[in-house]
Amino acid sequence: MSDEVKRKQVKLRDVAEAAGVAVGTVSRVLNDNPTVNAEVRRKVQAAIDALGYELDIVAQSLRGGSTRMVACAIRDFDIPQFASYIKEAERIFRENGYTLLLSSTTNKPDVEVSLLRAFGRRRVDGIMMTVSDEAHKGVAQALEQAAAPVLLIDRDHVPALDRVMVDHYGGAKSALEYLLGLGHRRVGLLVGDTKAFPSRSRVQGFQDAHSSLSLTPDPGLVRMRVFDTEDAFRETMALMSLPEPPTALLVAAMDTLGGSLRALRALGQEVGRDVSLVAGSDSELAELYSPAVTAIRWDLSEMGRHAATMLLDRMRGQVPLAPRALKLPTTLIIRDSCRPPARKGLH
Amino acid sequence: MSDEVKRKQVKLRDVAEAAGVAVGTVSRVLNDNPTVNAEVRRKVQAAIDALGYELDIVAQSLRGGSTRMVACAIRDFDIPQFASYIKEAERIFRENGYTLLLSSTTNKPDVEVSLLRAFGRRRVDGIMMTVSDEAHKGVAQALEQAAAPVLLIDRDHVPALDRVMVDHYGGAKSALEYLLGLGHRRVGLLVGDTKAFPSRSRVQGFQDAHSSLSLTPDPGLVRMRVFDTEDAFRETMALMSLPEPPTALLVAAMDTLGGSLRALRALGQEVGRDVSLVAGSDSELAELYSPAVTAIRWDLSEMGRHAATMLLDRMRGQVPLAPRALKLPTTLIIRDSCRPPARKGLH
DNA sequence: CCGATTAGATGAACCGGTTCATAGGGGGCC
DNA sequence: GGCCCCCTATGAACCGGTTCATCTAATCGG
Repeated sequence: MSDEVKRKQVKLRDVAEAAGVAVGTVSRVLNDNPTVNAEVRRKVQAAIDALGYELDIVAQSLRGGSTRMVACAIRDFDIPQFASYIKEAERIFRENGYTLLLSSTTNKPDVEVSLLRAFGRRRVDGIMMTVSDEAHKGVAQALEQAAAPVLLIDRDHVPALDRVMVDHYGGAKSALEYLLGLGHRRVGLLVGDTKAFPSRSRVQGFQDAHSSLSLTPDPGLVRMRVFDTEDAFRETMALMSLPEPPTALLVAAMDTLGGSLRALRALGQEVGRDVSLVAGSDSELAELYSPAVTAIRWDLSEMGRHAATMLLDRMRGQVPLAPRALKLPTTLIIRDSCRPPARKGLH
Repeated sequence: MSDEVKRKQVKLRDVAEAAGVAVGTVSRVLNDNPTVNAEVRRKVQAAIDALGYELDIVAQSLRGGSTRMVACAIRDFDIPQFASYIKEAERIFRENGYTLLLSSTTNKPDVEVSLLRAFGRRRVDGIMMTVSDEAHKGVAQALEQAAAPVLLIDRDHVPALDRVMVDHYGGAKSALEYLLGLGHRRVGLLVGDTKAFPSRSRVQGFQDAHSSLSLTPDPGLVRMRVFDTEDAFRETMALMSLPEPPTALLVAAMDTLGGSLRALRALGQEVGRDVSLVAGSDSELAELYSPAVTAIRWDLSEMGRHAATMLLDRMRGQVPLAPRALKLPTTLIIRDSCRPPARKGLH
């Protein structure tokens, strides 16, 4: 406090000089190398403390190889689902000495490819990401040739990579079984892009639930490429304005429930009474809306935790051989937004 | 495609060798240094493309100084407000060639100090962050002595630093003026930690709105250290169970509206009719709840945009002298959750 | 008392770029 | 023809650590 603050960065050399030893010795002290005498260690430690030395991770990384950074790239991180996922993953990485590096893919394959290159240039130790189009050859190739281990988030198209997924198939199927069981025969489905695992699984679950009852869903009731609340608003309006509108909706696109609710409100359709509704992911909005909206739920923290742990294992080379795929279960939280459909012809 | 893929990283030296020039020349080509002949440039570029050379940013950073990384540390990034803010800031940084590095402070001063040290060790070019306790000497000192420019997010305690804030004072004051204007005289306030700018401002706005009408608020109606929905639930229960409960609530803690709504529901209190309610930050839940909840709103994207731009300016040394402080305005979005209080003694 | 062994410290090479002092070649000018 | 200058390329130092071959000194066995 009393003396002038040294402004220039203190380097390993300065510490070595102050302690009267070689730079290599200081480095060994820092790395807890056992081949250093206790007395010297004490002296070096004293010099480190006295000078307020801070290790330069950039320099360390250049020689050592590891940057202790993990990259994460997702479509959009103001989607609450992703935020909870990342929160938990970051916690685990931080506790293990890794720093998280965050980028948005903006849902464009060329951005995804260039991000992977950028991660390589930064020498990150691991990568967690989603991709917008699983059929895109360039992206798949970039993933397989990435300079660091890659863990796919809710994607399933590269068998060589570790991946953490959600059982969207089971979620959609059970939601549909519930609605069909209530007597609904025209159920609308809002999903994102079927080029990616979640929406593809949901459509499949939707289909299979119909098939197992020997029903064939009207293809016109499946609306794709719903990415935000505006899309959901528009598609809900379109669905409900059909000559023969659906009697129930599964709003399965990420974080788009609000758009559908606004549309139904604008049309004067009351949830539960006029149209049944299931949300494809749970939220406070679903829980506290009147009526409370039945929703498909899964554990986001657990997903983030597993993803981080799996990637850490892989980065440390602790994983023996085959890539691991984890699929988290979903639960249908039944609330008050679904009833049997009004009987045909009645009003 | 046809030939074997080279697995080892291609280095500058390899490119130089392939092009028959010196490494320095290749570096000059990469950095668009004008002192390089067009023909040589073409030849080098061809070698770069042929070998699939990728620059190593770690090595570049070691010599060059700049890592082109910006660190961001906030309390918790599954708070939707922060997510929107970061989304926009990340976009701008990415477009300017910077990578975002994300950490959670978990609201602990010692973590904040150690994060600042870690950012220094990583040689980040800039830092955006919040702190949990503005009175904490160690944190303030660490902020001022940080190795990179710091921009404070919604904090106002270090005059030497750039900062982007929200006018929580004005927001709380106008909300209170509205409620007091409706006739409410016992208004409950839920805020976070008054050690930090947002909650302190809100309490001040709450007080001043009372003072300007020569009213003195009951201190027992101000509940602090509300951080999550559980806290909000508990404190709302407590407030509404007072012998003389408030007739209106301002739930001003971040992202805690759901907790209060749950508590009111549990108590059988109907929003609007039994108790008036204002949310301290807007959300889909506030908008779509029944009744729709009056809320204080501000532009999160604009906040992120300004923060990123200001920090970029500072990092580039384009800012002349004094630190800049920006305070974003708030708007009170009046919906259906507030009515005049029921008259005393009536039921 | 001597050679072998070992604990512990050293100095230099190395990681992969950037940059700067220096040098070579060619053209213009007197 | 000689001098100067400009254009361009070179090679080495440098960034700040890590690591390894090497060296010194101390210990131990016989």
